Amino acid sequence: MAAKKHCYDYPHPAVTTDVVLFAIRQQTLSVLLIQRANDPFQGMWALPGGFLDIDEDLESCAKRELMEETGIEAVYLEQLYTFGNPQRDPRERIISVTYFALSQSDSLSPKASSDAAQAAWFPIDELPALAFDHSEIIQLARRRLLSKLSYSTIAFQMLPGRFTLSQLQSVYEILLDENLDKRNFRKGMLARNIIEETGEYSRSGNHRPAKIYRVVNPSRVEIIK
Amino acid sequence: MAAKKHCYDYPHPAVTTDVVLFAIRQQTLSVLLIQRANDPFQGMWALPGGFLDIDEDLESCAKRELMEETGIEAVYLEQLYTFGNPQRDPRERIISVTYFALSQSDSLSPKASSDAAQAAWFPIDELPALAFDHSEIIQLARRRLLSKLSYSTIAFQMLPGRFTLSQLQSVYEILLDENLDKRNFRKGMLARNIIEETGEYSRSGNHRPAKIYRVVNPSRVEIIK
DNA sequence: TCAAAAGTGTTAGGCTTACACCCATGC
DNA sequence: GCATGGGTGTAAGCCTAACACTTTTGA
Repeated sequence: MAAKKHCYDYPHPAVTTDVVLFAIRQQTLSVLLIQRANDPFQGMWALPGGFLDIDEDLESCAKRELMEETGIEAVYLEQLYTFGNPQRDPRERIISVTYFALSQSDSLSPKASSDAAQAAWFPIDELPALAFDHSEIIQLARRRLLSKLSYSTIAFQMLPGRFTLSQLQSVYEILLDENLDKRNFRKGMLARNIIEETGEYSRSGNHRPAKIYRVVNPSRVEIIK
Repeated sequence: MAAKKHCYDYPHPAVTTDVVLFAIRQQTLSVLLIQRANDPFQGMWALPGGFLDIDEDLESCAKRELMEETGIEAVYLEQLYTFGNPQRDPRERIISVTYFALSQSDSLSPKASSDAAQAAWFPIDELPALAFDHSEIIQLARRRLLSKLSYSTIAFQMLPGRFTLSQLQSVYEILLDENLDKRNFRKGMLARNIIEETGEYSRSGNHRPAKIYRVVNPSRVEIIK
C-alpha cells in the first residue's frame, strides 16, 4: 500500500487519540480495554485509540476509534491530556491526545475488530499489564473523574436517563469508595434543582417502589456550586 | 535547506506548542503576545509558540519557544488543552498543544527575536486582533486561571517569593475583579498554613511597615480544601 | 407477618460573612 | 499632626454532618 509518499521539510510526529472509557459494572468502576492484535505490544491490553486521519477533528477521531475497536458509541467524551514523551512509542515519535469518557453501565457489550483481538471491561483495581504509558493515562483519568464528581453533574453520565435516588447514590458511593448518608444525600441532590420526578415508580423487588427521576437538562454536564 | 526529505507511509500533522503567559502589570491581568514576523498572519499578534522538535518533550518545547521568542524563562507552566481543528492553520494540518503560564509581575521585559518582530504585554481586556484561534485559547486559559484560583495555591506564582498580605490580596482582587474584605482575607489565608512570616518588614512609603511573608513550600502549586 | 429497600426532619457545630477602629511610619 | 496603608475580633447566619424510625411492597 502507501510507500512513504507523504513528505515534509521537517520531521513530523504521528498523532493518535486514546480513550479511557469508564462505566460502573457489577458495582465496580471499570475501564474498557482492547487486546492488541499487532505489534508493538501484540497481545497486551491497551486503551482503545489510533491514528488521527489528516482531515479529522481530534474528538471525531476518538469517537471513531472507540466505535471501530469496541463497537461502542454515544458516550460522554472530554479531552483529558496530551502525552508526548519522545520515547513513549517504540515505532516513531507519537503524540497521544487522550480522552476521558463515561458510559451507562447497561448494554455495553464490546466487540472485537481488526485492530483489537478483543475488547473487555476490567475493574479499575484489577487492571492487567498495559501497553505504552496507558497505565499512567488511566490513573490521570481516574483522578479527573473523582474531582469532577464534586463540582459537576458528571455522575449522571454513568446512569440511564431515568433512575432512582438510590441508584444515583450508589454511583457516588462507588466512585468515592465511601458510604454516604441517605438523608443528606437526597436533601443535597434535590436542593440543586438538577433532577426532577418523572411521576413514575420503579416497582422492582419485594419492597416499597422508588420514585423515578430524570435530569432536568439532560444534554449538558454542568459546573455546580 | 531541508527539501521534503522526511517521508511517511501516511500523512502526519505538524505539532506546535503555544503558551498563554499571564502576569499582573499595572494592576491589570495581562498576556504576553508576539507580533508575527512571517506569514501566515504576518504582522498580526499571536501567542508565543512554535513547532515541536522531533526529539523534544512537549513542555520543553513550550519553554524553549517562550525563551526564543520573548527571552522569558522560569515561569509556572502547565498544559492547558490541545487544539486540532483541521482548518485552524492555512499552511497544513497543525495540532497545537497549548500551555498556561504565570509569571511574577516584576522584571519581565520581553525582547524580540527572529520569529517575532516584537513581543509585548497586553491587558486581557484590550487584546488586539489575534492570529489563528489564539483568542479562543486565551479565553480558555483565563477561565482556567480563575477556577484554579479558588482551589489551589496558584496565585503565589504571580508574586515574588516574598510579599506582603496586601500584595497577595491585590492579586486575588485583580483576578477576581472584586474587592475582598481585608480581615476575612487575612484570616482565611493564614488559616491554611501555606504562608509564614519571614520576620522582615517592608517599610515603603509613609505608613506602618508591612510584615513580609513567604510560601512555606514554594516549589509546588498545591490543591487546597 | 416478615424481609427489603424507600422515604423522611431536627439539631449541633463549624464555617462564612459582615463590619470599624487603632497603629506605625514619613513627610 | 496628618495622611497613608497595616493590622486586628466578634457576632449572626448559613451550611454541613450526624443520627433512627415509618412506609410500601412481594413473597
